Amino acid sequence: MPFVHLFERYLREQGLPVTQQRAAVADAVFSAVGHLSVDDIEQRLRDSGERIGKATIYRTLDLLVKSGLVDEHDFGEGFKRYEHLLHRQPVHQHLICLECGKVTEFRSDALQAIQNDVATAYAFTPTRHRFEIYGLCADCRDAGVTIRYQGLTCPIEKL
Amino acid sequence: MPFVHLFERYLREQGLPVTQQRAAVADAVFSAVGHLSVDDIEQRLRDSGERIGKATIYRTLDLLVKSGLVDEHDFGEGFKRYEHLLHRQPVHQHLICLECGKVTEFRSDALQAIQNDVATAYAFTPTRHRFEIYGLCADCRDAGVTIRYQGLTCPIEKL
DNA sequence: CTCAGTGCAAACCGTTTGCAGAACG
DNA sequence: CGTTCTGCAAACGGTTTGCACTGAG
Repeated sequence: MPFVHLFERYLREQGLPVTQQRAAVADAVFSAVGHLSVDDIEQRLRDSGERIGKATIYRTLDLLVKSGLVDEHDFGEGFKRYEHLLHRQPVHQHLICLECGKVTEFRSDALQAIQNDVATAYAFTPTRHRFEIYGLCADCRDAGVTIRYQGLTCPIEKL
Repeated sequence: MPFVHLFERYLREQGLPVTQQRAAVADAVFSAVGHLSVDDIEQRLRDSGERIGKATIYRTLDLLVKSGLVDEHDFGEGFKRYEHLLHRQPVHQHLICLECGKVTEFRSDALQAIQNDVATAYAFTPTRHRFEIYGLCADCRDAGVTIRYQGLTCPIEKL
């Protein structure tokens, strides 16, 4: 688990104690792939015999996010997900299936250019962006799932 | 307030009663500009002498979103914001200031093209996308605010 | 009249916090 | 040894829900 050392280095840089729990949480996140909920992380810790309180998991995740090693995501599920940034492209975006919740990553260099253009136009100093596409993944579509529009038959009309 | 009629039409199309409260909530949303929190909406209703329970506001907002007349946003503030889709371009994106919370809208036709390209590549059926740029608005930057990186000095190194 | 909507308050649920005891450095 | 962390449980805050009552059609 060499990645945990990066987090330990961060803690030392900040003058914070490196505790057993912090290392365990970091290991649980770094040794997994994908977008983990806090419950996922708690489960992984429990499976490896660690018994760590939820509060400590939350507190450690804050540190992991601050360190820049982990990204926090909110896909509108009512809770957050965490994804470590090692072993992957530094910038990527997400396809989110509204049916099964599967998250697929993709890269688009054009987005960075758009961010820069827009930021220049609005005198905005960008620190990060997010681009998410919601819809139906291939599996769900093949399974016959469809998303029907349930809104007005014609939104703009007869003001 | 002609826009409320669109919502009333939606309700009738769905066989749902058009109540005084639903019309009042719709009016409060349609007569405002920008991205309203539920508290904002409640305040607007109170200012016009309406006394409507929060539960009804939430329930009516669900209907407004389903009708397609209102968009729900989550800018990571811990609560949702609502924006009506009348009097504006149908598709737009947001610049969000991390300092003052101000939201600026912009349009980028290139995004639609990216969505289509990515969706084709992954056999994904897109229904909507969101592109948000977070950073510092011109006002906050001019006021001398800066956002300093507090993470690892060098994230990827010495595995 | 009947069925759905409303208001209130309680429940919910992910997350945060206060505090006494345990660990790091 | 002092300072910070941990675990527990209680608090928090936005949102949802149950239920008796009101109102729309």
